[in-house]
Amino acid sequence: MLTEERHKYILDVLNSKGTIHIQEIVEVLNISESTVRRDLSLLEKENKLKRVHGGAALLQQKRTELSMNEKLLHNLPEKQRIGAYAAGLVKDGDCIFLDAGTTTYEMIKHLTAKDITVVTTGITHLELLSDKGIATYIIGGYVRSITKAVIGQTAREMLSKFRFDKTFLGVNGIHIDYGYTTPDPEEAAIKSLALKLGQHVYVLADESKFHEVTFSEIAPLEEATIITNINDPAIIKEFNSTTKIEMVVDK
Amino acid sequence: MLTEERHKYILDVLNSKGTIHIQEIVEVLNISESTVRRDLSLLEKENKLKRVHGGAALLQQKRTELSMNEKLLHNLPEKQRIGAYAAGLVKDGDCIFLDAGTTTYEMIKHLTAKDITVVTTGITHLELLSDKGIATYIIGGYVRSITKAVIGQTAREMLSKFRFDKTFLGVNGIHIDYGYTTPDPEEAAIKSLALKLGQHVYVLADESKFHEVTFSEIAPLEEATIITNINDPAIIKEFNSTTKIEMVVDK
DNA sequence: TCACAAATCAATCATTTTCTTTCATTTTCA
DNA sequence: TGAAAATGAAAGAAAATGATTGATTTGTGA
Repeated sequence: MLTEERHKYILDVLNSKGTIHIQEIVEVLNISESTVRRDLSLLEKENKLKRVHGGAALLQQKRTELSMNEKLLHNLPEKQRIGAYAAGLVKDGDCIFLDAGTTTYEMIKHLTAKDITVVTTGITHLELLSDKGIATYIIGGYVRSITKAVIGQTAREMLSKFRFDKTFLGVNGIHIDYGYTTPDPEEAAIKSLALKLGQHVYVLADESKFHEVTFSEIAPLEEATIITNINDPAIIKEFNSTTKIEMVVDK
Repeated sequence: MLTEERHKYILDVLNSKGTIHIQEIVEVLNISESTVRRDLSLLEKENKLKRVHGGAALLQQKRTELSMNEKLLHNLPEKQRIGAYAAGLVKDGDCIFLDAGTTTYEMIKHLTAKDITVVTTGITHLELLSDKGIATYIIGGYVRSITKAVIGQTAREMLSKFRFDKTFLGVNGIHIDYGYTTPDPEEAAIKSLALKLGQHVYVLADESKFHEVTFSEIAPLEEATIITNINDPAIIKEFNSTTKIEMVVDK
């Protein structure tokens, strides 16, 4: 049993259940408690999990989401740059999907294409969109209070009736193995659906999202183009091998 | 059973039900009362909940702030007074429809009933509603930029799947012969539909709306109860012959 | 309003479980 | 083969747990 395999098992269980017991690992992998403890210590040092008495848990950050307002303050200049770049991808007459979230919100301010139609699940986007005179459709459904996103079965049904020239998504995690992820399963389902309905799909992500994995999978990496401000050649190379990645030029 | 798992259970139940009993936790998780108490103390210290005698509750500042609807009624401007009065009609557990518009918006601030569900077409209402922790559904469809109301065929279809204990509408005209009217036919259609789906229907109207007629008919007078601050005996008598009219008392 | 019973609570302590550290053994790989 | 790394076992330390105590709060009925 390779160390890598053990680590993968531990992280897999964590990502699907949120917590893991030492005893469980000992029994399933048939290794000693000492080894498990060493593994957990190591993974903790790499910031992959948090050790707790009796086992381990996902990092707090990945389980609990920040509220919309808290998020907005985070990496704001980067988000604005990414938003502006993404807005430039929208052409006259396009019909686009705009995900809920702060980065896509920044996009709206920079939208200049004419005669575009925007479909969104982000209730914070609506006033700004319609004030700008953009033809706006809101997907109906339950309003999730933390993220101010519309979710639920009704929402998926309504969304599935649209087709988009371009889909713009926000995500919480981008990982070479686990793809795009977000904490809430319902939101992941919506994002995943919007992704399938878009001819071109873009994921907007500042650097804090890379190498992160959160609870719910949206799609594998290759199904979208990443738009980011990151300019670490190593990371770009790493992800470019699997998917397309467009950089916002840092001036 | 990991501490994290217990905490997750407690917070999950809290988020879905609002309160939790210690005994319930003891039985479900099969752990001692001591441990439960320790967990609750810890979570309270982390600001995740508030301990109450016998268990714990979600912490919500809103609970204490309001509840003084009555007092506020005196010195509020018209719309707020009407909104506050209407909010008082909403009882625990109600499922209500809230029309788009400024008067219905005022209602939200004064909503204090517990466990209510709100369905709305007013996109300006959404953030406030969900910030207050109210279960909120947005009707999907086209966002009309002037009134920030959701309209269209999709909206009517989605709306028609709901039933409401109470429907609260705003209108532009109230006339003894022409009934309730509003300028936009699409909005009229939505209002008319919401009216049919409500067990009790209330129209919120300040005095400027009386004797006015606008382009599109919503419904005849008798299909709703008017809530107004007007106190002209002549007008009250005139409309009372056809429908019910409730006055916000001016003290 | 009052008193009383029942329920809930905080504090304490013995017990159990888990953790860290250390060291001997096994495995890996040059 | 031999050094380095990984593993497992064990002992004492630390943490978590559950039971018990007496104090406090709550609800009930006079």
